[in-house]
Amino acid sequence: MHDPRMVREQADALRDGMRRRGKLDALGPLIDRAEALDRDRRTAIQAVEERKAARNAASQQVARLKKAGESADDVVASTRVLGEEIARLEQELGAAQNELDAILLELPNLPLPEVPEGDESHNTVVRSWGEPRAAESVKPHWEVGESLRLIDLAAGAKISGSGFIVYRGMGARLQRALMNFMLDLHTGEHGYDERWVPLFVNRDAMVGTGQLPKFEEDMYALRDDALFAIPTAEVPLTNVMHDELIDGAQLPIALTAWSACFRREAGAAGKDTRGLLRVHQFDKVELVRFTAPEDSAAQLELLTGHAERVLQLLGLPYRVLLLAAGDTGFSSAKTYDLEVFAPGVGKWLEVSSCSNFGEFQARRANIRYRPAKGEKPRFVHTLNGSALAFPRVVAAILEHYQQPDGTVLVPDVLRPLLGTDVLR
RNA sequence: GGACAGGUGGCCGAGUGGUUGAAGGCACCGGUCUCGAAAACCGGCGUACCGGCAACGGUAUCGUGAGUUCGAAUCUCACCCUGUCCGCCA
Repeated sequence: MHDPRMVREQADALRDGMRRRGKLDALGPLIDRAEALDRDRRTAIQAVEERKAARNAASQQVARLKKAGESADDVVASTRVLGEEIARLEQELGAAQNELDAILLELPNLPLPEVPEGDESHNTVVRSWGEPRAAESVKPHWEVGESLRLIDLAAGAKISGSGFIVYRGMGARLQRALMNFMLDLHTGEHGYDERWVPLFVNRDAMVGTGQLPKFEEDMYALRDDALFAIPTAEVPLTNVMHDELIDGAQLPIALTAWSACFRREAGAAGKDTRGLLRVHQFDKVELVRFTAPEDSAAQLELLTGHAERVLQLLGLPYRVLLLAAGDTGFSSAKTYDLEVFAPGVGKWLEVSSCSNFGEFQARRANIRYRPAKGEKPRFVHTLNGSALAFPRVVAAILEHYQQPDGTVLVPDVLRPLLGTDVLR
């Protein structure tokens, strides 16, 4: 969410941000409406508060009169009228305020200046690591995965539906291995504090990180409780600080957690859906950082490096993309995607998305810090990144490390955890 | 799920209808004292919004939301959360 004052003082900056995202046509009218609502709202506030001040004064007069043993009937009668006016004006004010709040929750974050304008065709590769393997004669991961009995797509479809995976044998153990490898790396070498979080969260948490209200149809919701299945551990991990006032000396705060992630992928049917490429439930290790505003730019580079380190240790070739404004997520001000090369499907697969949210989430979730004793609280900046999402990493391993005989070499760092050098 | 007891400022904690934004304490900031520090003493110290160049004024805020009332931290209702006991259960 933006500072509500932006509507009044920097509406053009808002419009420019929407334009750079390619959303001005859709969102420009909302900004116009917000400007009008802000004016209405302030007029109503003044009218209401004027009457409330009068009522408060009258009430005190009643108190004095009664204490003195005199009649207060005249004052009481006149104040009753004020009360009715206040009720009416407050209703008007509430309506304007609610509509304005709803608009503010629907406006995406402003991209940082260095973010390229335009849609995803303007994403830029900022660096790459490793040599992509030639695609010829490498089988796609779903073929190897099935033939080595690592994944069972049919079983997943039978018990839940397409897009739900059953891992079996070493495939199942690989999930545990990835979880331990990534969490140990981030807690042991990168200084993250580990959490184990709820997989279902309330509406407040989902609004806090920006999934709601705009993307409700993408979320799984429970029928009988006001809870949503998390699409990423970003939600619980960021919201552990919801409504907190952090001592500035504690920043930056770095948290990590494994979680299952649930995505309805409504409207994505048929697009990259084979095998492990796009599924409704998957596992992921997430990194979240809370920082002072002046540090967030550097912290994004640091966090992205932590995610890259996972791929480097796994020996998987990847590239880093700076997303263009139009491809940058709703809450994010700047995002790097990490894409790993999967020679079997011949594609770069997104395995991580590392973002700086500025104060956008902190404002929604009310996460503040006190820079120093005696100073006023400010909103923190939040950042997060996957490090990493499992299914596409598995896909890349099954393809990149595939041998001519159909077996798959295990990356060195996973061998102790899997208890084998080769998947056969 | 049931029965009780609670949710007050950064923290602890008083306060059951009328100058209560809210006693007191801790923490914090400034000062006196001191060579310096501690202690002691004096003073200050929430947040948000509206108006104002500012000084400042106003409004709101005692879990959340409704309600009663001229007036609510205080009364009523609903909901959320916490604690204790009981029940159930992996």
